Amino acid sequence: MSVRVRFAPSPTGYLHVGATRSALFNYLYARQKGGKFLLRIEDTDLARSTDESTRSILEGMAWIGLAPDEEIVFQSANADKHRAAANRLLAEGKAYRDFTPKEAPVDGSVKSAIKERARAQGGEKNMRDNPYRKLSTEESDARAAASEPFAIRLKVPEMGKTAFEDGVFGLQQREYAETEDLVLLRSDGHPLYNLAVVCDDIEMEITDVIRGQDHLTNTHKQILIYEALGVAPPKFAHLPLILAPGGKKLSKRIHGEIVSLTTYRDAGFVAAAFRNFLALMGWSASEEKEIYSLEELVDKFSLAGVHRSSAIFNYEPNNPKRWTDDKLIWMNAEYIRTMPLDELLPFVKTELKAAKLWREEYEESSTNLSLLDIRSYDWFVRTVDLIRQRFFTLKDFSSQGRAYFSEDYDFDEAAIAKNLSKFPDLKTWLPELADRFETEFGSENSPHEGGVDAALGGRGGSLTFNEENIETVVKAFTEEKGTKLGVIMNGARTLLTGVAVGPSMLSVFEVIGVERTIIRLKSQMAWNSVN
RNA sequence: GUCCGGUUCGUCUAGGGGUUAGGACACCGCCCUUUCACGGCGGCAACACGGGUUCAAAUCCCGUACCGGAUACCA
Repeated sequence: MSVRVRFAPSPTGYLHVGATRSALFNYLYARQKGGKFLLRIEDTDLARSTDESTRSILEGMAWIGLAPDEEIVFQSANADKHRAAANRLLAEGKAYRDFTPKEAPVDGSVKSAIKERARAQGGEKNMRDNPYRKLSTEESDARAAASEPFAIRLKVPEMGKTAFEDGVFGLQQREYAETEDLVLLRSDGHPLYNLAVVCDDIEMEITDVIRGQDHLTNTHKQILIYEALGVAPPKFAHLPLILAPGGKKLSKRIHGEIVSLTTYRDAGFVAAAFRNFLALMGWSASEEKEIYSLEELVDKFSLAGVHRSSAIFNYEPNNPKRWTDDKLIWMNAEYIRTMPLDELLPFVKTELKAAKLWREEYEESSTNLSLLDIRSYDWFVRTVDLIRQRFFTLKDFSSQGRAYFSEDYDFDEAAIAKNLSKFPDLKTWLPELADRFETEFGSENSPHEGGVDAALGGRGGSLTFNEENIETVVKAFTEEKGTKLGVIMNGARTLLTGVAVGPSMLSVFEVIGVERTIIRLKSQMAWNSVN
């Protein structure tokens, strides 16, 4: 039988990074085995499920590149089948009606209330002491006929145990005595999670269930349902949890936005990088390698390589530099600077568009092919390739890299302090350097019309504005002033780009172009904030 | 409480009877350099604890501690 796995999130919020990893591992497993990866939305909790969550999950899946191979299944659509299954088990005597009145909802945390109750009962609780378990069929039928409300519970056998070989955790066994007679159908007729999951997994012909470790005990309950239904259970594998720095399960409620996949998309992460990082959370190919393409992951993935211990997703909520896991940030930067340029370009385009920095001239179909023309596709490609070397996220293209694409950019305080304030002479030197550029390079290299040409007054020399010539001119200028090259270069860097970090200044000059260079060197704007 | 699981540098991890316990991120230093968060070289830093088995234990066994998960008419 060919492998069929599923990812089954409940749409009660955005897509969780831990859930995303489960999806990824399912996907990798399916791909490797030549099987199918399915998606089922577990929307049976009407009170909490929202269409918006479903959309967000689908969006996240699409972004991270995990498309299901078949139609999406909505669990709520199968409620009738779930009810039928429960009634069948009831008819077969494998389940019973529980007429115990439904408990009033607890106020405060449900979780802690459950825990408290369990603790109070201790290990003393007899899971088989429900009086309705032994109610005669006649009386049960009669009370049901009299419209007395009841839940349907599974009649868990008295003696024995459930056992299964977990793909990650090995042999798992649990005495029946540890498992309660779980409710299959609520008294309002609503089917409950474990029943719904089993019915749907059977219907979808799931062969392997790969999910979080928090489902380990559910698995024992589900196996009991499979047995009652007379269906062979699938294989199971449970994944270690992803924890927050405190050591607690990474949760939406406690940890907030940091656990949402969309946070990373919106923060300028490359999907491939995020996927790569996630794959290494709780799994290892046992080799000294960090960067894996999707193909490599599919090739090397194995449940044997999945850990039993949980991993901590490391971050510092109040530290802007470490707002998320260090390694994730590094990996994203690594992808940005090493991925094939043609794969990166569309992402940069999207980012620049969002920041209103995109120009139609950057389109590949643009006819102007001059590298020196700041309004050409070739210039755009070259610039992206140049500046990506020091960027960490796609956002950097529109923030740190803003000066390459716009005349409207800010000057970083630290850059001004470090590169301008300390050298007051630059206030006159840099405009002088601009004049020198004007004399040496003129407007020969400005192939397009525009306001900036006016700044050149139609005069100027004929040297090409390239790295070699720029270096010659700047060096000569530096010697005349009796200063260091670094002083001039860093001063110019600050005026030209607004920041202290960037590629080689010679490249920067060239990419910014002679016209913009001259204007920016003469501008007094940055100097206004120097005391 | 009970059941299940875990514990190797700060974090992600390799190793699974004999290793100078390896790599990555982060951090620090040096080099390169006009800047730098690129790159190169180097450094700091770990087998939870106690018993046992063994010539030899991070590795196998037992116990302890600590951590996590589960324990619903939620999913």
